[in-house]
Amino acid sequence: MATGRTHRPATRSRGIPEATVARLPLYLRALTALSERSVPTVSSEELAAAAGVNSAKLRKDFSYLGSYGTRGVGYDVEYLVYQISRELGLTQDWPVVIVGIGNLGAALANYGGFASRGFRVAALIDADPAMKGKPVAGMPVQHTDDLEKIISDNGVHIGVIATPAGAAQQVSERLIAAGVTSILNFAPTVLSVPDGVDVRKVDLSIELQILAFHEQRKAGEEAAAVAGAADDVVTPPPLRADTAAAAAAAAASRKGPDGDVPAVMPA
Amino acid sequence: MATGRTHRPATRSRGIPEATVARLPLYLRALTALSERSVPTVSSEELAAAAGVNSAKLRKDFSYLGSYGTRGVGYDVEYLVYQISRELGLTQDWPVVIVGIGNLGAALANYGGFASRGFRVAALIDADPAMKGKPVAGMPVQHTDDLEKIISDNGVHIGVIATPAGAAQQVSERLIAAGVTSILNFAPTVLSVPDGVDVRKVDLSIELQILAFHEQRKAGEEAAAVAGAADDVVTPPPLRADTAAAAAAAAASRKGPDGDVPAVMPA
DNA sequence: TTGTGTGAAACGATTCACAGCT
DNA sequence: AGCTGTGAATCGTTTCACACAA
Repeated sequence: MATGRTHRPATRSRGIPEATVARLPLYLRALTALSERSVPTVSSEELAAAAGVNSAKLRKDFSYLGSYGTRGVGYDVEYLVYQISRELGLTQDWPVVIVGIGNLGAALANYGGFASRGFRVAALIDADPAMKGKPVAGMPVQHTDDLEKIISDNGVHIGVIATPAGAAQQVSERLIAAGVTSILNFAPTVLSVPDGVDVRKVDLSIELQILAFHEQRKAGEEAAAVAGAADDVVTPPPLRADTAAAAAAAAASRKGPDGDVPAVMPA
Repeated sequence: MATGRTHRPATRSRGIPEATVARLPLYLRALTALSERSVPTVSSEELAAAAGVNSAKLRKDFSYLGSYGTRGVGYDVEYLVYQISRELGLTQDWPVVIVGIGNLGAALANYGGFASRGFRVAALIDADPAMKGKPVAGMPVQHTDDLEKIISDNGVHIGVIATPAGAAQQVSERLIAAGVTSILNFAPTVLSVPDGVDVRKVDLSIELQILAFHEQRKAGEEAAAVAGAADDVVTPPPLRADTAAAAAAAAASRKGPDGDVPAVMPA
């Protein structure tokens, strides 16, 4: 080891909490907007409002990066942009490949936000031979056969999977074998990957389902006791014959969903 | 109030933790796959593996819904599918509108996972007059002028925003005014909405930036002490002239990012 | 006086570990 | 004997509130 800088404290990622890391891009975006308007400094209060968080959280987040503010004044916008960019690793350029050039893959390829800061689409890859050579977002689509070569020739470490669910696991394995260690997965599947590989998942239908849950709750607010009274004793599910007994038993002994109090008192 | 069922405990969403709600769709997907393979029952261990979580968490999650398992046996697949669907509000059909039919909007419209369970694309809306009437995913694109009418005619409560960032806030306001109370936002902006409106955000570049952070960390693992030693004393940021003094002062007094120990001991 | 930086308290989520039902 | 359901312990995150620097 050449310098006195420690190898890394063996703890969590340099001590920056994951929740904080997830918010840094948000701050960065707000700061970039301020920077473009040539605003020289911001207070935690202002910046927090722009990023949609509260100011205590923002100050705590920044405190993990170091003391970059000036008491009584606020934060220097340009300086903070730089520090956060550096912390996120955006001062270097990350080549990424997009695998699966369907509607979504094409949308991603065309998405300006990709190229803007720190990322560069190095290649578009698709399994369909008919796609080969077709230009998408000003770039010829390449065939999956060449995936390994493309990854290593371009030094790609980040891959985006936009294939159908069925292909995703296999694609991830090939990406990883070729040297990719971070994957952004748009396919609706759980990828299983070796340790040391990061996967982030973007799942449209999961997000919608979460919204539906809350939406239902809102609707139930006023309507439940009125229209839902009979509806509340639910129509029994269509049970498979060979498990009906077990399910019936389970149903008979199950508690209501309202917490500790059984809906049907057993004793 | 017609029944004895309490109005709702005034606490958190019926007592189901948000983190649990966010995982229910994951369980549902795994269960649906089992159901299609006609698997009658699963243990928490098996289902957890399929959903990519650990079994203790899964059991705790299910315990918030009620006692739906059978000790010594496991969970009845069909029954659980039904219970979770009901909990998520997927036994009813949610009409959704997609606003902004560019690359991404078109991809969303074509995405099969939408229609499959509980959601129905009621309309596609775009501001470009040239798009009007053009069929996307077998459906004519309608013009933004008719947004309010479309929302109310179809009883839409969930809206998907896939417009450019600049249009998103205004679109959200129109959606909300027309009756939408849940928004899935793909535009890279913070939406400000009134209380009672739920917003979920899907942001491609944020996800990539989080990956870049971890990727940088991995790269630094072996290379930092070697090549990064000189690189570690960073090239100073390009400071604006009128804030250079304050920033310099801040830089001089700032602590290093390694926690409590100042990188440059002041005394 | 203003607004950062941060210990300490409060909160929420996860994991442990085992009692209790089948 | 096996697996769920759940209190209790643990861990991570958020919020509070205020000392301290500019």
